[in-house]
Amino acid sequence: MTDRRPTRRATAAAPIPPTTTGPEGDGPIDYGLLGESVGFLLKRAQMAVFADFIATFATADLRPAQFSVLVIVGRNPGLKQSQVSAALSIKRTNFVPLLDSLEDRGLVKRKMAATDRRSHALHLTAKGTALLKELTALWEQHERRIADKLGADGRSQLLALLNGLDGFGGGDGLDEADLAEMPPPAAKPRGRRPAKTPESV
Amino acid sequence: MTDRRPTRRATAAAPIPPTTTGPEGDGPIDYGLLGESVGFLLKRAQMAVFADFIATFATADLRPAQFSVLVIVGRNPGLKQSQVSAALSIKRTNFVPLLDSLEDRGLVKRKMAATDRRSHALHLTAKGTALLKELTALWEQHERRIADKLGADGRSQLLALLNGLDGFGGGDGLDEADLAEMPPPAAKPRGRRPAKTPESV
DNA sequence: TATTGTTATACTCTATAACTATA
DNA sequence: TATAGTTATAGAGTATAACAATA
Repeated sequence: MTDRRPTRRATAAAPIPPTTTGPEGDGPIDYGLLGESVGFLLKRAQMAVFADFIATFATADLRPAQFSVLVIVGRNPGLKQSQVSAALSIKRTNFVPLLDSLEDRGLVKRKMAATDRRSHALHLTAKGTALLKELTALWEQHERRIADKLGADGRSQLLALLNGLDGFGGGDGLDEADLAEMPPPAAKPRGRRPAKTPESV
Repeated sequence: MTDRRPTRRATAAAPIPPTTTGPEGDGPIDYGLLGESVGFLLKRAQMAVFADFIATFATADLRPAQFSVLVIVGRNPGLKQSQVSAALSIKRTNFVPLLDSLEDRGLVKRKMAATDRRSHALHLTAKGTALLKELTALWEQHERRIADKLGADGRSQLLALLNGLDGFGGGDGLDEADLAEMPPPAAKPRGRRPAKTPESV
């Protein structure tokens, strides 16, 4: 390949920077359009941030997905498994062992729902509530490191932009038809569904 | 195996007051601090964007990682496998079958490096070059949809912020010590390394 | 018949160890 | 000894199908 450079830019702006091109023999690597690929950079950023998260939460031996469950259940006690899994875009089938790990550690409890004997209402245990409070401190350290890297304003902008991408790419990997009650974290209208849509965390 | 709890209902309609912040609007489920967790939102956004990417590239039957390899090799012909895999934060061991898939399709060629008979110099074939040009059009469609969602300015801001996170969380999952020549797509200083650091795409 | 939780299973992605052939 | 590519394998993460109990 040589020089590909789209002349017309979609929906205005976004001038393609010099792409840091190197003399094509040695020197730095030219990332070409990857340098302005949202997906590519999102993946890298997500990996980097998760690495810091995992390192931060290593003392608690907790993965991001487990933390997410604790947060949702902590703030919405009594939700059914299917509601929590849908909220996190985790298939209910994959949610079972995830929840098991938390219940085995005595952090979450499955309780019989009085109205529907098929479902399990989820609650934090006292231990889970206590741990979640400590975890929140770890979470703040983690987010602070991000703010140190991006600046407080940069982090806020990033959060807003990421929320703006909610619903992009088609739904949230819900199982069958639980779309009903699952609004985005910050509220945004929904879009189309060009793809199959996988899970999230 | 559980006791009773007659209270809670499904359709949790009780939004607990927010803690740290509150772009809090309203809605059945309260996401609490997940709504301002960079990692959580990055993961969701990455999943959504990849879903659109995969749908867009379905006609070409190409995964994001495969596309990335084509772009890097296309703009940096002659690089060794280890250089390309390092540039993409893919372990050289996992890079082998990935490259195989591209070579089997006649898009990339492993060539003997004259100076070092251990290494393979990578080049696009004529077919690979032609395909990459078509793929670039697909890529533009994909990115345009993102710009439609975020606004052209929003997308540009996002790209800048994501580049600003480069190097966060500790390096880029390089194998041993190939750190040498692998600058970030848009240039930024490097940081510490609090964690192990996984692959990217 | 539809839904909730579950099991079993498979496929992708990522990670580690060890081998070979060169250097 | 060290490096480049490779193989084998293990572990997460994510996907679908099917079942029992309940609605």
